Amino acid sequence: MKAPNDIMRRVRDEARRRGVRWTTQRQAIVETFISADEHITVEDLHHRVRAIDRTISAATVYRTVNMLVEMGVATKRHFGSGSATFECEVNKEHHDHLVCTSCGKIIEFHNDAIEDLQVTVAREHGFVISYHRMELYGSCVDCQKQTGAAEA
Amino acid sequence: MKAPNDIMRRVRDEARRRGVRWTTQRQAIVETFISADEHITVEDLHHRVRAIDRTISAATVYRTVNMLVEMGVATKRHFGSGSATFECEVNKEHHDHLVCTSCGKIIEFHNDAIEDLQVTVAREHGFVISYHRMELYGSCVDCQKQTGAAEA
DNA sequence: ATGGATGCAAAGTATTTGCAACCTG
DNA sequence: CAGGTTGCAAATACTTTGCATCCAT
Repeated sequence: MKAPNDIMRRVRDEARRRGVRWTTQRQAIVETFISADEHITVEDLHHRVRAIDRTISAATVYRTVNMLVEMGVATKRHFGSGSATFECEVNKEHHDHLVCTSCGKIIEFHNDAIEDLQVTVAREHGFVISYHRMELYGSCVDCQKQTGAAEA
Repeated sequence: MKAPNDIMRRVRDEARRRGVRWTTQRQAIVETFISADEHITVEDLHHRVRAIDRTISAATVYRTVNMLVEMGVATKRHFGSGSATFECEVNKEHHDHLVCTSCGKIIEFHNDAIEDLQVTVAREHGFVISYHRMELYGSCVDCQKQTGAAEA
């Protein structure tokens, strides 16, 4: 797990390398995004960023997270319906997701046995894997209780 | 692999059980949806359904696929950005995807060992899985050859 | 200086919903 | 017949984009 400052530097350098200007807005947005080590929507990120600079627009937040995805720093995901969520890929180990289809709760997990099998299966088909995406959808403990009691 | 008629019957019966009326629109939409054994968007499905009944609206297609998801007959997915895609879960065996990031080739596969582990991992977190999504991205045999020779 | 970046608002997509007419059970 | 269902259009929700202004380099 790298320190936030290292990540900021990496992002800024990469931006510079691409001839992208480092504005105060981008500083604030990227900073906030990195600190929020969880899945975050543009709306949420925008909300938090406004604590730093009240004038930053949602459009700029959208433009910035898209830039981060473009740069490989962030990943965009659609969990179920609603807004897309963005996650910083630099300050975290690889992980997959468990998503509760009732309350939307997201749990991250990692399982080496599965990862190994993925590589094996891929190899059987002649593939060399560079990355993967795995999401398990279902009902979390809390929602199981509620459903069990409330079902008609 | 069940025959389309069996699937239709199952869906119709389930609908009836839920007190849902079986209209000619639903017949046409579900029929078309089942025949299209692939991921399909509402727009695409609507387009195909209009071949049967020109007057069916997109709103009804949306309402119907949502009903199918609700009934557990279909699955809704977001591949990247754009429209959601729906897939019939009844007329196919479950499978996951291997996607070549160079040529876009998609190979379907199934691996029981992985599926078992997924259930196990989920259980460890108190989840009961209803479905999952797993996509392995990488390079297929053909593209591996080409990359080795053509890379700049 | 210069052209990329921003804020705003308007435009675009994707999907849902209110409503009166309509049809299934 | 009753009330669920439909088409239509308007409404939402989410995201992108045109443009004049602004600012990092």
